[in-house]
Amino acid sequence: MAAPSAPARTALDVRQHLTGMIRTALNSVAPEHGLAEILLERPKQASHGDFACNLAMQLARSLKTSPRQIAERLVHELPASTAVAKVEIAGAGFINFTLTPAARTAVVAAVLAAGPGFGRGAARNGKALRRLQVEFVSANPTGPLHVGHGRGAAFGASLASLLAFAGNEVTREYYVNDAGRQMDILAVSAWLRYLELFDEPVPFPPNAYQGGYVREMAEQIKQAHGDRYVHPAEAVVAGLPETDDADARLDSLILAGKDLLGEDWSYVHAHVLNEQLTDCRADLEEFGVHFDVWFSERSLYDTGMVARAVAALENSGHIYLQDGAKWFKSTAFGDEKDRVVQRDNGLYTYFASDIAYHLNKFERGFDKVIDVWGADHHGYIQRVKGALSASGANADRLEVTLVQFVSLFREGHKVSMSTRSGDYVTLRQLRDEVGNDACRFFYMLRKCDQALDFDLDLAKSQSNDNPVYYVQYAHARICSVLAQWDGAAAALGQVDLSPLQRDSEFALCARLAEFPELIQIAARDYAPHALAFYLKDLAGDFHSWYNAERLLVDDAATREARLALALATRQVLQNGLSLLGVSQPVSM
RNA sequence: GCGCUCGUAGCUCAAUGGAUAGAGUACUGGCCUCCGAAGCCAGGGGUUGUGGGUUCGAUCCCCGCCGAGCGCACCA
Repeated sequence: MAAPSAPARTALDVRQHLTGMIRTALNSVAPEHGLAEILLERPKQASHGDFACNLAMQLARSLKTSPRQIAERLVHELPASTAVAKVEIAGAGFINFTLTPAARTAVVAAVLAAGPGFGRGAARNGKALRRLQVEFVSANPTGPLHVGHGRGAAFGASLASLLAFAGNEVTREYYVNDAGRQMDILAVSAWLRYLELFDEPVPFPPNAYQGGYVREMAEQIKQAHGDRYVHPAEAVVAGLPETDDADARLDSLILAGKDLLGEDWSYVHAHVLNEQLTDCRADLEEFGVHFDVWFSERSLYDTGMVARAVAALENSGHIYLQDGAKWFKSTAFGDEKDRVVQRDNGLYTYFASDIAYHLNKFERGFDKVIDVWGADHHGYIQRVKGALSASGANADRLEVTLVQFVSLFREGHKVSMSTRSGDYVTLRQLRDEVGNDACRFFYMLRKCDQALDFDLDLAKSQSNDNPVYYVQYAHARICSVLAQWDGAAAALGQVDLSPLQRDSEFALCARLAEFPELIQIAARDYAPHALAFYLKDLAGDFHSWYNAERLLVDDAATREARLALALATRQVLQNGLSLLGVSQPVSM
């Protein structure tokens, strides 16, 4: 029971307080259900109070009593509370709690006291923080990032920030596919463009990388090393087999390049890899997306981890030989067919290095490993989890979040995109067109498992209508008002909040109080989009209040209480926007 | 064919199993001699693809059907 002079309660405290009261009543009304889960939800309608409990309806069946009757008995047994102004039974048997004005507005002081830490989850009752890893983007460094990667980047970065803010220790990781055939294809693509610069034209394969950036890299190599890597076109095509199989022809070209260039092949390979990786990293940093670890696939080979991972599977009897290749029996773990881990030519498949990679992640001791993948990889989940289980690991520690595709629309038509053909809109182009803030926020405006139609013309021509400006505008407005006030903002944390009496003020306070709960729910569900929607709602509540009431009124007590509410609103806007990587302009 | 993700207002999208399914946009009509009109207020708009089932209660959970996207490589 709170004393009249009790310190301000935070939102979570109120929830605990009410839960305790209901638990007391429950033990008195139905002690045999004393451990029943007590759920408190925030009603959508203001007339339903600040919190609603559905316990009476949950118990109706086993108690063989009507929900309303149970509710009446529960309410009768509720302990008194200075935080509760009214308890009502409504609808099918909801128990609705309305808080006192003081309890409703207390959140303002709580926000101002916690500042940037308001909403942050922390270890409670000695429960340790979870160590999490979020791996995202991980695009092949074979060309500029496109708008699909952008969605994965925005989602992964926001998710990681959210999980960290919710009280976890988070490592952000990018897996660099620097060891596969795709990199060889990029290297040979650049080399063929390079040869063209020296009038040694080899017909450019349709399945090589077509983008203009490949020509740029060829030009760079020419500037740096002149004709060092030039070989006659006839020599290049000399050994090529007569075949209609485009992939076979491309592989032969790669072999020809390796033969003719010898040691120099690795220079070309390293150059294009470094070039693309540097560009990718810069692109992401400009987008506000930071990684703690850039993990090299090749390092898994260099350290022998891939071989060890496959050998371990072999020793435990999960591998068999067929047609000269080593197959992992993934069907034993729910996959639809078995998968090759080592080809008949001795080369490991991407799957093999991915097994090693995930074992490595687990060895690093994360409580949970979260992979953010494009939706086209969903068929891949079973086999990776299967391989982890077969290796004796707990596959449940791996969580895969799929991000659906982004379809671009320009002038009403879907833009066909192909990485190989180089015909696609890059993330950089998108950022230049609509801005980083709008980009980050727009990507968060739908659930990740929902396909996203991105209308470029709309994003460009109506960028002012983007919801991000709506939220940022609320922030700028508050800054403007505070700048016109001649008092000290630091003192607002202690002001008397009782002048806050309008419905619009209580609504705004309730929204602020919801923030810590939203952080926990969004983190639990891996749903950073919920944060974007919350911020829109918060900005809306503020704009409504701002238009209804004047802040800089003559009465000092009212003025300071309202400014305190505005300041608290600004704080939560800052906390939320920064998690999404969106700036908080003072003016706009 | 099999599997995965989905199907909600004209359009773009929300909704920890809860009360009359909500926002934005578009449309209609109001609000600046007053702290930022990139704002606010009001209005029309829905058989939540469809048919069953579970539940006191289903947009949500289960099954069938229809439709969309993606996947079903010794590519990554």
